[in-house]
Amino acid sequence: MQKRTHMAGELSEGVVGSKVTLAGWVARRRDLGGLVFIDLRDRSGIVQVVFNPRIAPEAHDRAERLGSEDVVLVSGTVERRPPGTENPSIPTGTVDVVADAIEVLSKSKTPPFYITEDLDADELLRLRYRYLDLRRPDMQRNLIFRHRLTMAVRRFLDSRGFIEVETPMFIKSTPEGARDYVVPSRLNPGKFYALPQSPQLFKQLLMVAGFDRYFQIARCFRDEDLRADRQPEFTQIDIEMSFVNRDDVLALTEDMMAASIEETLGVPVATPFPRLSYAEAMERYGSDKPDTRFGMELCDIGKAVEGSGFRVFREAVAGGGKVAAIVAPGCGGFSRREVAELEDMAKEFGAQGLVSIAVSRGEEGGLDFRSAVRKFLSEEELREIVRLTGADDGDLILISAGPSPVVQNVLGRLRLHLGSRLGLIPGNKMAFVWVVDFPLLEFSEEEGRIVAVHHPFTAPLDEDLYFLETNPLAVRANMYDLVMNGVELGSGSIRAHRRDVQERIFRALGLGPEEVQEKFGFLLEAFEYGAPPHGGIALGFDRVVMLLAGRKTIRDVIAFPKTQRAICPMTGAPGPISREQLEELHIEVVNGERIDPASNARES
RNA sequence: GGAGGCGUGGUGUAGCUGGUCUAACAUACCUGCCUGUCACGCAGGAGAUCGCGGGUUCGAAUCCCGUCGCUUCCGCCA
Repeated sequence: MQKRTHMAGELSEGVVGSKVTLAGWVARRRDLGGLVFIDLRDRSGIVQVVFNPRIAPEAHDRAERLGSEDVVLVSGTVERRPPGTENPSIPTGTVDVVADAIEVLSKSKTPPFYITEDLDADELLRLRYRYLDLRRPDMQRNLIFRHRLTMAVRRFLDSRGFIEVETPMFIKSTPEGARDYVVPSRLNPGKFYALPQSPQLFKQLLMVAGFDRYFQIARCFRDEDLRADRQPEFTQIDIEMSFVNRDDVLALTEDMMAASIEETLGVPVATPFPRLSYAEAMERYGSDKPDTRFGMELCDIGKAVEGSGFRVFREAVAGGGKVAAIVAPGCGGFSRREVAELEDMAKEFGAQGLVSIAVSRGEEGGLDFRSAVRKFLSEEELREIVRLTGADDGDLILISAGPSPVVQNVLGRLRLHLGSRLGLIPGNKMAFVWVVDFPLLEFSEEEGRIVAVHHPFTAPLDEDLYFLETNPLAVRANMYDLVMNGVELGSGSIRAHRRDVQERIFRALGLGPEEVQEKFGFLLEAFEYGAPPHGGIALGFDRVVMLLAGRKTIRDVIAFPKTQRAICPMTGAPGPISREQLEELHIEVVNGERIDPASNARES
């Protein structure tokens, strides 16, 4: 067998006259009876091969019997195409390879879907035959781009003195955070490892160990429900640094993003990134991961309606809640049904209702208002609302009233919905923003207690330390999220490395000394042996790649992802294991049935 | 756990206010013809009991109920 000499996509007029040998897949065959053309595809691209019975009868004869996706080795001469037969739509369109020999290395069955750029096949089918899906040029581009970005990040961090260290995959389960994936221990009956949700504690220990600057392209696991941007296993760029403050971490991250994007996409990225406080993000965008590519910001109109005749508004303000609005530009003509859809959406997000006011300008420039609650609102109020929101002729004002978090959430989501529906979001823009000063603690309704917003090792802001004992929910954390285009790319914090501060946080969380010792004893012990001040960040690498590659789901930038039910249609994972395996692992499966805690009886 | 969308030859869709639907179109596939095509073209052919189960009806791809799968979102994701 001859050896490959060139890649298909590399051929150009520069090598006209050369003898070449190519290897690849038959992307397409065009049999004109006499002449046979095939488009030969390899990783680099496509080139047309011509089989002429007068030049190479045997090769032509074989070419007539080729099928889609057969793997072939072709030898021939690169020739300039006859004038008028060039194909400007492919990069190699000015040349042909005139074949003198072809060898079929491997036949292919007819593939279940087309191996083409713009495939619109069922995702289940794509995953079932992922190796064919990944043969498609756009998927190859995605994974190659991911590789380039990985390399750029590694190069950058290396140049800044970071050391890549691998941390264990089999770790101890801690009750905080997401649900753990769990691995049974054969050598320790009844005990389980957990797969890491992130290398958090280990990277902090590496700081104690004196590595100073650590990073890892780390696989992480979380057993939670899936989304377009969430897979059960995913990859983080995990970073930790010693002797730094918040600004150091933010600047490093900005430099890393800018350098790797400039290197891979050739697009300049302006730094520093804008910063918003958590409070401001919620006020202006109704989200802690604001999409800052477009306006339509929330507007507090509490002042305008605190004395309103409309009870819902008046009571919201009086009750310490909020009345706020967004303006949907040009939507004043929305039908009753369209408005009702927005109301339904608002209710889905927790609102009691949604007030809409259509604004129009009369002949003499006077403003007219159309609203279901028109009669409850005074002319003065309406004018003030218009003044505050900046609404004008043809606009639709949407108002939500109630507890602040609900109002912000509802309007924030409506903003996103309308922004996308009205085409207000520029698709080619990269809008980075830092969200900082998150609350350190929050009250969990579900658990009925105070929990850490980020994790229990996040340092409070120095100026808020005092509140830990007096008003713990008011304490702001020295923490930061990086957001791009409304997607949370990552978050991090400066850690609490001082034992006394750490103990005060645990107290605020309601954790007793024994519990702390049991859960995090090893870390606290480490901190007693000279822990440097440190902090870091972790970026969701799949999401970064997704956004930069312009895809809508991280599945498109992961070689072998899972479906929404967390299964792999290609391999069939997860699957059952044998009786023997189970016994070795000291595990009993109860028919896949849930054990009813109310009774000792088991389904047989 | 909840809400929405989708499920029809290999693939992508149409049909879905019940009755020439004996299921249509495109493409892929098979056969034949064709020496400059490039989504090659032309002619012919094979291929689907309409995700599955039940119900309503004289009659169901079409209506109803259930169920399964994919997907988007809510909850969840320190």
